[in-house]
Amino acid sequence: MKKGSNSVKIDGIDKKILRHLMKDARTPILEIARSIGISGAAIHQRLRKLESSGLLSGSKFVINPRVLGYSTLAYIGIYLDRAMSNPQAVKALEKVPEVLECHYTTGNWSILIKVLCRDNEHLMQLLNKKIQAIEGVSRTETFISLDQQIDRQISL
Amino acid sequence: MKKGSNSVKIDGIDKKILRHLMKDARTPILEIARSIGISGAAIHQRLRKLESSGLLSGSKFVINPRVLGYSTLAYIGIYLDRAMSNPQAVKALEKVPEVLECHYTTGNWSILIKVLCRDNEHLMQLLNKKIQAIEGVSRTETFISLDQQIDRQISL
DNA sequence: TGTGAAAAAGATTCGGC
DNA sequence: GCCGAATCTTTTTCACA
Repeated sequence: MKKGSNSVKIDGIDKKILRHLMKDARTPILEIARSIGISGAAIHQRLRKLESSGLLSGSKFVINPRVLGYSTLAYIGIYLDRAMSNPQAVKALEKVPEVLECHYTTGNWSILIKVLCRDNEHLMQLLNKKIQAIEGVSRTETFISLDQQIDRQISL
Repeated sequence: MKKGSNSVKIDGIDKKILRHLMKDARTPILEIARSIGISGAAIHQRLRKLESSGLLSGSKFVINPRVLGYSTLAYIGIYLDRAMSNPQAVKALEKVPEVLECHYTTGNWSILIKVLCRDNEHLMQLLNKKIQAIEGVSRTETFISLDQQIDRQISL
């Protein structure tokens, strides 16, 4: 199977393995092996295959930003003057550490971004001094996440 | 330090360790140790402390949904009839596997959700048959992500 | 907090089925 | 595709600075 192919087939055992690792990337393979009744070597083989299929794009430690004093999460819809501004705007947004995601979107805005700030004050500074300062940005609409109830990956 | 405390201080070594693990949760501790010139035991100690501080909320395998045929990512703003509908609506959304995130937000909508579908057809079915069918949902606004240029965590 | 060394556990390879 | 055994690496613990 070529890397990045979009016709990967996974069976029930693959799903079980992945479900374990999606919850905790450091789950020992041997522990998974014991829990699903297969040898560690077999799981190792399957993981190698899943990896080369491009389905596994890596693993991440998840840190809780709240503990570092970052508790304001928001989405910002951005209107750009000209479509031409897009690539430059994205380049500028990449340099803003508070920006976690950036999407070109259909609909009202040119761009939708997700930002993480310490508090509302920080968010206001971010909007006024950094986002609005980007060339091409004409207007923004901000949606603060008061509470996030769901946060998960694709279900297998 | 209590679990979940919001006054955790981390030093440069902690940051180096976390930066490694945020990129790849399975990086061996000893490899990190070699790269930053400290013993593996010391890193182990620091990780235990960071964990009990609540800063580390786990680790995840990241899978590439595109390889499974899921290539349409969208945000949907949802208007609810009455504020009272919120908890029930969230409960209903939890049962919809396509919903990856769900936020109570300030602004126009009651709720903003992120969904992952195979294609636009699937997204349309999702909207018509599942989202609109939820009690309390009066109207929705959909923003399809044509391209995601930035996807990252808080920068340390 | 850190270290080095020892012990325990896990990852990886490989021949064989 | 899977297994088991052998080997190598990593994790974890602990006494000590």
